[in-house]
Amino acid sequence: MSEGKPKRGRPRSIESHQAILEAALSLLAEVGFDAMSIEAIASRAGVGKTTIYRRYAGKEELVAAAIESIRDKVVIADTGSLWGDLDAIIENAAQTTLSPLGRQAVAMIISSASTSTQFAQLYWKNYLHPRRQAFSVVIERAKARNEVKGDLDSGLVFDAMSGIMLYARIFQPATESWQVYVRRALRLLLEKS
Amino acid sequence: MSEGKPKRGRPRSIESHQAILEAALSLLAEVGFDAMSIEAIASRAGVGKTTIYRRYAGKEELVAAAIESIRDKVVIADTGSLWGDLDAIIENAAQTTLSPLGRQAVAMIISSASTSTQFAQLYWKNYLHPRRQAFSVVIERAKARNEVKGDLDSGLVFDAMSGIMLYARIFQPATESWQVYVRRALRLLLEKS
Amino acid sequence: MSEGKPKRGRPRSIESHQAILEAALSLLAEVGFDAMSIEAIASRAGVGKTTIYRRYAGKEELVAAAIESIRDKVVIADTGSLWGDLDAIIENAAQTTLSPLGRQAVAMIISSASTSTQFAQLYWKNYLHPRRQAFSVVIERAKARNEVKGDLDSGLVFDAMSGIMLYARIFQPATESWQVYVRRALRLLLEKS
Amino acid sequence: MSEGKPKRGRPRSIESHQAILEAALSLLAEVGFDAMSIEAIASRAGVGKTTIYRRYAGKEELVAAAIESIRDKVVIADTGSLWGDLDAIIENAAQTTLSPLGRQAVAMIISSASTSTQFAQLYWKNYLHPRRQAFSVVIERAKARNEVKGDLDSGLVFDAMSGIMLYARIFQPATESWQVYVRRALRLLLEKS
DNA sequence: CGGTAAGCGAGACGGTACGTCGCGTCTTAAG
DNA sequence: CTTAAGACGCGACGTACCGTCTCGCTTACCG
Repeated sequence: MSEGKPKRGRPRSIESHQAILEAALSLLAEVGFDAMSIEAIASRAGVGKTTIYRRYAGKEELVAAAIESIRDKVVIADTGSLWGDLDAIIENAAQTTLSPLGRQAVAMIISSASTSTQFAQLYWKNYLHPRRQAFSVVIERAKARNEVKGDLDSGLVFDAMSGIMLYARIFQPATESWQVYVRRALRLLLEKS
Repeated sequence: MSEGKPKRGRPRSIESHQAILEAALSLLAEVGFDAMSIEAIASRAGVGKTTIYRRYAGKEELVAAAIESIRDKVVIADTGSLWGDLDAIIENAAQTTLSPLGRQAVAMIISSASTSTQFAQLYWKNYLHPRRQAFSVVIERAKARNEVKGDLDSGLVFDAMSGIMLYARIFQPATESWQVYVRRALRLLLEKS
Repeated sequence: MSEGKPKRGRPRSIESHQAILEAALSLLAEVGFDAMSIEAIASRAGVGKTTIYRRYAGKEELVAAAIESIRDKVVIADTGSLWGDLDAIIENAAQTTLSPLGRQAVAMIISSASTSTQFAQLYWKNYLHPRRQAFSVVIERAKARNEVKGDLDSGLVFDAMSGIMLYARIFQPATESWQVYVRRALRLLLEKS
Repeated sequence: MSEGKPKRGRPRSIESHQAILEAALSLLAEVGFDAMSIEAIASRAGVGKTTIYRRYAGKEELVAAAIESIRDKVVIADTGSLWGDLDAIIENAAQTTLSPLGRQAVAMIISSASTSTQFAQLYWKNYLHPRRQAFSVVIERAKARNEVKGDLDSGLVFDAMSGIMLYARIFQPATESWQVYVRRALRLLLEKS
């Protein structure tokens, strides 16, 4: 039924497309979301504002796309033990939020998600939900190994872990490293009765 | 010992001060942080922009002060049982973040805290740390009643609880009510081995 | 010969251009130079402030351009006699400075010229010098008719006449009409020895 | 101990009075009329704005008073010959308008006089009219010496001279010095038929 | 294979808000 | 009862970006 593209006229430039995303990402890392302007992005990308507005409705949408463009796919290691898997997950999360860009991305995600339900759902759908699903595999394996209680709600554990990670990253409540702190909190959650 | 104010010139108007904070809060609740302008605040408060800028360096600072101004003092009920106390805390948190203003305030706090370490520390110091301290009393009472393990780290539990609350408020991961969901996560944390 | 404009981007709007000049002139006539604000001009012209600042660096420059835009071309009548010509010139000058706009324009020209050498030179070049040249023709004709001395310096006469006109307009030293007063002074200058 | 004065309360400070005038004059010379602010004058004079506003209704009035305060009294030399007297007058006028302060003062006088009839009358009454009267003495002496025509209107000559001086100062129409130029114009006026 | 429709960089457009400056008034405490 | 200090409500300043709108060009397809 639907054929989205009659495809007349000049097609949209792929170089422009990428230049825009790259400019957006570099500016995001350099000055942060609030301080970056569409005009600066256009200028850095060597592109007219029109070309950006033709693709994205605003800064939020553009930055969301830019972040999306560098998102790597969900990979969850299978180390053979629950805590091996968890340590890998924690370390991976630490890496993600370490770089300036990562830090800005997290801040921007949290900020926009807490401001707008729409963005929250978008991130939930694209980022958190897939990881939540993948995480359930880790828990199922642990159940099979009898490392955790058999009726453990893996979704709840994932949410709690994510919440703690978020909280620890924002407020840095402890003197120990982020990874160690998160690990300690996780132990509280998973302690086998 | 001596204070640093010789108090020369006309003192700053207390009415203006309060009018500004009230205008800021009402606009925050109505249109949200991003959409509110200093000019609108000044106009609603019946005050010149100068009078605002004399007190605050920018919107963030002003809104932080406005939120600060309505922060109620830490009160943690003593119901006689751990879960009675926890339910009171959860309900209180739910109330706080239920109103439009509360929702905006939380969003704004998270947003600014995740953007700037300085703000994060400010909120930690003024808001979270006092509650964390008060919370430890609840846990100590529970320990005395043998409702939880004797070596439980109350700070860690508070952080985990806060993180989960935050996460649940932003991403609404479950269909059940926020309160029920948070309660379920807390049970996971506090299950006596 | 060729102009230096590759003409990229959207060209500047001619309607805006004229609306700005008209708004500036009407406000100049209504409230005077000091009391008129760029914002009021922009608003009356139905134009953004930017559009004005893109064209002119400030109020002085804008008003100078506005006055320039209504400057009519130099016309000096040939009545057949020296005093016929002079009366025409005097009457013309009287008309020019009679209207509110004319009065404001003269005030503004004198004011800015006396404040800044740059403006003085601009008005000299665009307004006074051409008239000074045209005036020399009148004197030459009078010399041919033997109505004035043959070695009369027409430039000097023009300057003296202009100075007297200026002075008489500002300080209104006599009870008689401006025209009659100026005529009397001119007679002093041109009396044939 | 003696209290001869019925005056109650603190008397107005004479030092403040003078400090204000001096500050006004120095700022007038430095930055010009438009760019000087009451606040800057108050600050430089070490005086509160109130103290200025108690004395003067606005900047114009203050500056008028400041200029007035340094106005020297009318002195017209008697050299024994018409052109000796005139040269003294011309030189004196040149000196007055030579200094930065003098230049600013002239500009400010012309500017305000051409903008407002009220100011024009004030300057006419305080400055020009006395000099016009004094000048008539010079002409009368010249008449007695038969250096000029007996029916010469000294007021008209003074006005013409003043107008030419003004015009020459503003527009600098000639390459020769101001003094020489003015002298040349005067000769035109006074040439004995 | 040539017309034409869409995309392109550039940049002007009407706006909104910014943060600053100066106005002329008002309110303190000090003298 | 004046003074210096300085806050007040106000209005304009000139700047930065917003998102939209022409311009004069490509560019690649479709008839």
